[in-house]
Amino acid sequence: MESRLAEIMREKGIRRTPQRLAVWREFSRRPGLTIREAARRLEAAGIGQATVYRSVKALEGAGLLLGFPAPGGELRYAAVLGHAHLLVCEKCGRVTQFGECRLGDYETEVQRKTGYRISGHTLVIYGVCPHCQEGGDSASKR
Amino acid sequence: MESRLAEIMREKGIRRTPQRLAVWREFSRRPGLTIREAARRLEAAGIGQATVYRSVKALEGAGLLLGFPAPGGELRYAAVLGHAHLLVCEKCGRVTQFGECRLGDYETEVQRKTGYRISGHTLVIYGVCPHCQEGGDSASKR
DNA sequence: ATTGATGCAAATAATTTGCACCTTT
DNA sequence: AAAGGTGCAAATTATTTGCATCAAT
Repeated sequence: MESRLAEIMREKGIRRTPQRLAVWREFSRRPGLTIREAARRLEAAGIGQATVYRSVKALEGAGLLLGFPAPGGELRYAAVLGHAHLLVCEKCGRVTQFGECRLGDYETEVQRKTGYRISGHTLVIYGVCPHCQEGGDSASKR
Repeated sequence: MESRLAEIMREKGIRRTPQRLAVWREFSRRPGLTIREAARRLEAAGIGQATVYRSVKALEGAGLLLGFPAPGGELRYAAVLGHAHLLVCEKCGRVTQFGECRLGDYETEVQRKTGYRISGHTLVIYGVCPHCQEGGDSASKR
């Protein structure tokens, strides 16, 4: 899995530095962080915030990080290793990803109808996770 | 169409001020602006930037504005009047929306499989518009 | 070796806030 | 009237940049 990460970085021609790996892992362990939240955490590991900002752009460009508008209105990110759809809980912010994508036909249709050369899509599903449905909003905000 | 806007604002219980209407219209006329870009434009109309920021939150909460991560990495918005999917050109930034949504079944399935109570989704399709495919990238950035 | 990445601190830019004063409902 | 908005300017936060140094290819 980490090997796949290395592989993608090589393919995309972006350098595989320990800082970038750390940034990716942070968003992998805690999907749904904002850049600054991640930066604050990684500071403890001696990684400068400028590096975090630059790393996020590089990783996003390589398709290794996926940004999505969170319910609060901020842009949050999740680490991915290829195309993925996200499921985010509106109560606790938990982010789950699932790989299966049934949008191929739809994309083709849109391409045909609009004349656009489609390159990809982002699908984010919002809802309330099982945990937050029960005891109220126990697992409150991040 | 503007009547539907008024209707939704009433339903959601948010006040229908001229500033909010102006903000919505700005994002309607120029879908794909960032908040600050819209704020700069609306300043000319005598609307304070704080108001623009606050209006965007209110309108987004009411489902009248849809945020999406633009290719550059910033959060951009488009005015909507209900559920919609967006098609955005990676070259010129043009944003088109289409209403038809075939994701109902998929949502149901996700709900069944994951136990989440699904409330909605955001689908953004990225590609290159017909215009930008031709002459290169004539209609460059915004 | 070369080219690209990092850290730091400073510079910019974006976003939020407090508050007095208006508007919607 | 009451409850919410608005504008302004100030305060706060976030993001970017320049540059010397270091690391990956």
